[in-house]
Amino acid sequence: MDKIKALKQTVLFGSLSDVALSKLSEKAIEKYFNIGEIIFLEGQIAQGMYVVVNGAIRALRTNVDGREQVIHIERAGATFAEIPVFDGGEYPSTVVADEASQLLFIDKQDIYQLCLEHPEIALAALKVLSKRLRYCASLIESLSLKEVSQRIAELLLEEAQQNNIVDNTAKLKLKLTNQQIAARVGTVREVVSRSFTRLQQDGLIKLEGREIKLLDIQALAKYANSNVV
Amino acid sequence: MDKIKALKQTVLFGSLSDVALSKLSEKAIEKYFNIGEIIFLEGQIAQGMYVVVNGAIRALRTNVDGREQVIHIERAGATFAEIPVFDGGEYPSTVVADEASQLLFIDKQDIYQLCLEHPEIALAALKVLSKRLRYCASLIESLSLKEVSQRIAELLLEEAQQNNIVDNTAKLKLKLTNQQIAARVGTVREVVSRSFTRLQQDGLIKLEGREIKLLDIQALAKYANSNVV
DNA sequence: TGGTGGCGTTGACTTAAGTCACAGCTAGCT
DNA sequence: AGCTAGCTGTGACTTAAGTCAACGCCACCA
Repeated sequence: MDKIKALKQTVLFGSLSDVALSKLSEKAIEKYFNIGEIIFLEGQIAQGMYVVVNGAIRALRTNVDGREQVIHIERAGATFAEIPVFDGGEYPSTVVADEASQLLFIDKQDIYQLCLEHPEIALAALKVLSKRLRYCASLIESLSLKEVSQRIAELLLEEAQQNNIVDNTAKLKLKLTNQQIAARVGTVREVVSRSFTRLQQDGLIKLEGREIKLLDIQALAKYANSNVV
Repeated sequence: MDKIKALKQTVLFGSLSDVALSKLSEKAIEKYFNIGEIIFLEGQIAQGMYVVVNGAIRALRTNVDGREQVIHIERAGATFAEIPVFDGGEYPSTVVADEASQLLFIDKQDIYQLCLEHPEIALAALKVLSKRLRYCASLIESLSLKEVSQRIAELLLEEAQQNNIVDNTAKLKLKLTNQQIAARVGTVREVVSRSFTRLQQDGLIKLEGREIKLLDIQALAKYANSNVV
């Protein structure tokens, strides 16, 4: 693993000089997790933060009967568990490897020190947390004010942005199971399945197994934001 | 208004020297809002951030039929609208005066500059955003995984912490209307009313108009976290 | 004094969401 | 080939949440 390269690709450390990067990389510990492995649990004492070198993780909360709500997902080039670095508290959410993942672990003392020496790191961290707060605020809005099929419409539009949108239309291959979608939009498997067929009945999408065509992106976006009758 | 004193009481600027504080206070613009007045709207171009000198504000999202979800509330000594300062984007939520309020407005350039000159400001900002993220993550969990009466139990426990808890029991006078509670826990007026009577039936609280006795804090906390039958 | 608006509560009803059970499909493995 | 595990989809049902309407209460004020 090329630690320096991995660190350089993050928003958090991208601005560091090569010297500072190689110093930091010596303090970064490589860790490997298989899919589904728990990286840490909500409420555990936090030693430091992580960089996703490869793969993906999801931060989540669960209730007593095991239902899960995903808070955010991070992929290669992202960081997570920054919060305890800055407020000294425990890990705020449980984090699980969403795919087999290579991570770097960095002690919180080292990061804090780095922020003092390089103020631009602190500013980059503020940017990262700001983005995450925007995402969380939108999630709150969706959970509270929108129906499940609207939230699924939002998710489809998000997925489509990463793929290619052609002429108000998109075709995407879902890598997510209905279970995973449910955990992200705050519902259960069966309701996801029914929401898909409903979106199809409304002429907004076309289902072909796990291939989904978004027939009218404009209309889908409107549907996601208006009050459903 | 004593601007310097107001700035000194915030987490964000509390660590600044008197000299730096007085310099900053000259750049801070006093603003006054009546209860219910809109301070800014979600999506507006952001010029800067605010300090709550007096009163209280609420940040919220609304849907098309006017239903409202409160994201966070800030009182005297707190700051809001920090996000656009650090990521350069628009205001993430609409903010309304929850009471008649005195605010200080500070241009985002000035804050950014200050962060470069005084790294401890950036670290304080990271602390503030971290706390808000923890709060938002909990709100997401509650909205997705808990029932309304559980969320109301949580709110009562929050309120009680600020007041006095005596011997596993607390007595509090609600300043919030059911409408306001609904906007915070993600439901509507009527459901709040019914949830209260349900909590009373379950022997967890005692209603006396707007005075509420929490009869068994332990049990109430357990109720808020377990799966309701 | 009478009117008005905001608030809380409650009943009757609708509906979105969730639960439970089952069947069919596919991929992977022995 | 046959088995299993995990996935999707769907019918039948329950229930939490939301909607609509009505009523009583209170504070405020003209």
